[in-house]
Amino acid sequence: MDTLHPWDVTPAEARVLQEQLAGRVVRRDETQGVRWIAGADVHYPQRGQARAAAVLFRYPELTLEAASVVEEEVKFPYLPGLLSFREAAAVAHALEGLPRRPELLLVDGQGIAHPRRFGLAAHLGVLLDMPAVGCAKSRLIGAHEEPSPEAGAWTPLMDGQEVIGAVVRTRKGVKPLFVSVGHRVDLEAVIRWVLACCRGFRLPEPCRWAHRAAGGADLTGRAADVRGRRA
DNA sequence: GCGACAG
DNA sequence: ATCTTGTCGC
Repeated sequence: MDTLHPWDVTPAEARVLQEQLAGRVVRRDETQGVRWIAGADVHYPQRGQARAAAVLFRYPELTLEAASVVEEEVKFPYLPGLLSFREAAAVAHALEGLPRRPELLLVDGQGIAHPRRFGLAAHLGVLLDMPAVGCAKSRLIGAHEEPSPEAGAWTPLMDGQEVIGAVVRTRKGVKPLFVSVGHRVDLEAVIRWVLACCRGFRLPEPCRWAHRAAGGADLTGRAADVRGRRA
């Protein structure tokens, strides 16, 4: 994973890498029979420091199995369109701390709904060769109609005539999520997975818990495997 | 030049 | 993302 490309790059070099790597994104669904889903998110305790969290869920039970958190220094600044060069490495490291390799990854950020079709979820998917879904709380690029208020409603996210994602209402009356293909999934599956992982909250469970863990919450004791060992 | 802009 | 309490609405 550390050999896909260098990380110590300039913004201009990063954009070139995105244009090249975007060609490796697989937009076909390869998520049949998935039973292990991971969620990932990054928090910044202070400037220059990132805390990345990865959580592992069993599907379809949607029970928390394990969590992994890493803290490391970050040098690359936040620049719209270049988020992955700031967060991807830390997320990958957090994922390495899980007891088993996930079969699907839900990422807090865009997949191909990106200027060069290579957002954070696409980058992580290609980097780890893992099916990935982009699950962002707001829009980076694209035009769209407002989906109807009921849970499950969605409208396509368009960049000109190209469909780059979907705007999905995961819960009645709340602000919709901007989802898109990360890697080895198609848009239909992306929408299905996101909705299937929601349990009454706006964010899918893996994203919600990854967010909590990255924020510093201690998930020890909430994980199913830990409870099982104690029993 | 001006406005937009994942986290 | 972060700085930050109470408050309005279902």
